[in-house]
Amino acid sequence: MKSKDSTRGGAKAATTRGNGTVTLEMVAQAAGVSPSTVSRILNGTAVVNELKKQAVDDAIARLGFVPNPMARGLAGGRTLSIGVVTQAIDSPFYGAALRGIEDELDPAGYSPLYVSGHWNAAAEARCIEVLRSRRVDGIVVLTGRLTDQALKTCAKSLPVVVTGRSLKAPGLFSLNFDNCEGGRLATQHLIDLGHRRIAFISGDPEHPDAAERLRGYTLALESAGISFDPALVVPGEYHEVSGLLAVDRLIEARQGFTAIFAANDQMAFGAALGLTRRSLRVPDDVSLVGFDDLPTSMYAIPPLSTVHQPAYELGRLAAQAMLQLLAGDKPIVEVPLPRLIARESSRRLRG
Amino acid sequence: MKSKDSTRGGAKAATTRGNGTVTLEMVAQAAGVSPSTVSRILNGTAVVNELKKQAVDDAIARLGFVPNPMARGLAGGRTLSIGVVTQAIDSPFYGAALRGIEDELDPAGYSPLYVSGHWNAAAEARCIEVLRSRRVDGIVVLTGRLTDQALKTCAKSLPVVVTGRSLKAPGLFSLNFDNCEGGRLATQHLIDLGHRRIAFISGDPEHPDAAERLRGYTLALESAGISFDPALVVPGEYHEVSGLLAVDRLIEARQGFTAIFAANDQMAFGAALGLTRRSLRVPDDVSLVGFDDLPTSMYAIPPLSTVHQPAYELGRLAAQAMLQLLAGDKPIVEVPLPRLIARESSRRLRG
DNA sequence: CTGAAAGCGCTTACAG
DNA sequence: CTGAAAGCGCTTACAG
Repeated sequence: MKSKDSTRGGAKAATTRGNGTVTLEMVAQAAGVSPSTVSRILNGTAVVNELKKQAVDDAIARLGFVPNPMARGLAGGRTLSIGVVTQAIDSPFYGAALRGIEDELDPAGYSPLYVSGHWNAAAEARCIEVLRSRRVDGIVVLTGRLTDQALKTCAKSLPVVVTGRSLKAPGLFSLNFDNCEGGRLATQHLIDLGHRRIAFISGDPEHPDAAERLRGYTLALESAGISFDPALVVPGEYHEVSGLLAVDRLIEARQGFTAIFAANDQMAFGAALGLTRRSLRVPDDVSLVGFDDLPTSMYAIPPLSTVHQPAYELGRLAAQAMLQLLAGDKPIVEVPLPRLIARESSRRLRG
Repeated sequence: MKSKDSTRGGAKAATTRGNGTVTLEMVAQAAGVSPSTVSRILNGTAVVNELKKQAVDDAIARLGFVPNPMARGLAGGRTLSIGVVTQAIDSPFYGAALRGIEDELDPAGYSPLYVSGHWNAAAEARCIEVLRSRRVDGIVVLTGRLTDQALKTCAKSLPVVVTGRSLKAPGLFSLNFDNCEGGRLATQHLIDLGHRRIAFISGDPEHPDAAERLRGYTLALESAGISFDPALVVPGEYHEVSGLLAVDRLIEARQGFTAIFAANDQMAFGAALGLTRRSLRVPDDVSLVGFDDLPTSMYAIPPLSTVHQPAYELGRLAAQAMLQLLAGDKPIVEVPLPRLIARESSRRLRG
């Protein structure tokens, strides 16, 4: 009796569901209560008699009942899943952030759904569509190139948390790392070491965080009374090869420089290789500072001086903010301040 | 008329769903057909009259209908999502594989659901549970420490694709990169360069792929008539710090060696730093070869010689195999052969 | 080829 | 505090 083995879907390949499936209804029956009661206990939606609760908990354990998230989603209007728009799931930087999100969401019963925007506004817009069609309960956007307006619009129908910019709107929470201060710190470090001709390999200035790092660079220069030389600023795209190319340009343009600040570690790695290729030693001939502090940066040769960006922590905080938004609270999270990690790629300018 | 604004779920925070939702039923009505027909067109489940199809397609476009995956899942017994058990979502190696999976699954309408096992059998078992409770249609396991038995059991109720081992079972497909051959290639490369005292920094030998790489190492040695010296094999754990420590051990044990083969690139990076710290130059004093060919390895200083492992491609293939399994077909995929990428960290032993 | 109907497994007003 | 009932938006045998 009670054969739950539906005949349909049988041909649907190895996707055997059937048999083993324990439903809430079965639990209710086993515990001698109504499905409603089981549901209420499951969700803590109402106070129920302690004895019944006991019986239900027993039945759940005994039968090994696991609620079906799809049924839950359909009936309850939520999926317990959070969309995460990331730029590249295989980026060394974002990887840590994703882990942070995962670690924070998991205990709350939510699952992340990752989609990659590939640093492309159109692709990101498509990501949002995919996530909406999957009916996620909220969306976390890690930096990216979506316009502020697009995010605000999205936030009208769904809670949104975005990192890498400062934005206020209903249903929207933004969480900004102080990239400007980070850029200032890195540059100041080099200035403190006696450098005055400091090249800057920038990220795409269209990107808020890249622009901010550049601003930090100019700020530090300014406060040290060093005049800004546009010839020392070379554009890059946050990849190793950008750093390599930038060094070539810098050297070929015969710009004298004794130090380089690269707007991220990956470009710093490329720059280090470029310098080596030109027989310039780091840090003996040129000091080098990066930004991000990737897990691998401490193992670079030489270990890279950089600005630590707490990617994992930022992921956790973003997820935390999302959970608060979902709970109807106004998120309060404190983003760690940037700090400089001086390692071996930077040294005092020799007189 | 037709107010779809359900009163329930209203207090559920910003999770506004309501209003905008276009349902299949609305499409059917707009097109003047039954919901069944719309469904059939959507799924290509049966041949329908061309005119009706036209009308339905129109209605879908006009209303901007997007099927609700949860309803679909509940009714159809599948979720169109594939669980992916990865070891660390932020690993440089697995990141590329995940992207491959994503790229392959996406056009087929499936979404990946990532969970991290952290190189821990118990955690991986939990991952499987999470995925089952989410009712994924299939599970892709990237390497990992689950026992063969556990995988086979899992495959009884769900199609499973696993990388990093060779295993045959109903509902299970395995996809193995030839780690042994890769290990042999790396070692042979060093032998060809004249090295005979070749140290090996291994991964955890409990792990099939690590064990295979070691086997490749011994094979190459053997065929070159070099006797295997256990003192030259140091255990590592696939992380940079393992490589660093291994070099320390090797040097302190006063094992003469002119080359090192590290079982993965991350350990090779650590080893390179360790050597540098001891004032040993790569490749002038010690040749170094890694395994994996991470995206960053070509930018290491010096650029790392290594065995290329097509992580992205492997991800795609695994996903492809899963799609075939889901379609009820026997997967046929061809795994690329390992190939050696000789860069600048290895050189001929000087007479 | 195509409808009407039942059902997937839950949740939630609605009445007690 | 707790049931009975309706409904979430689809899919799929079952009959035409």
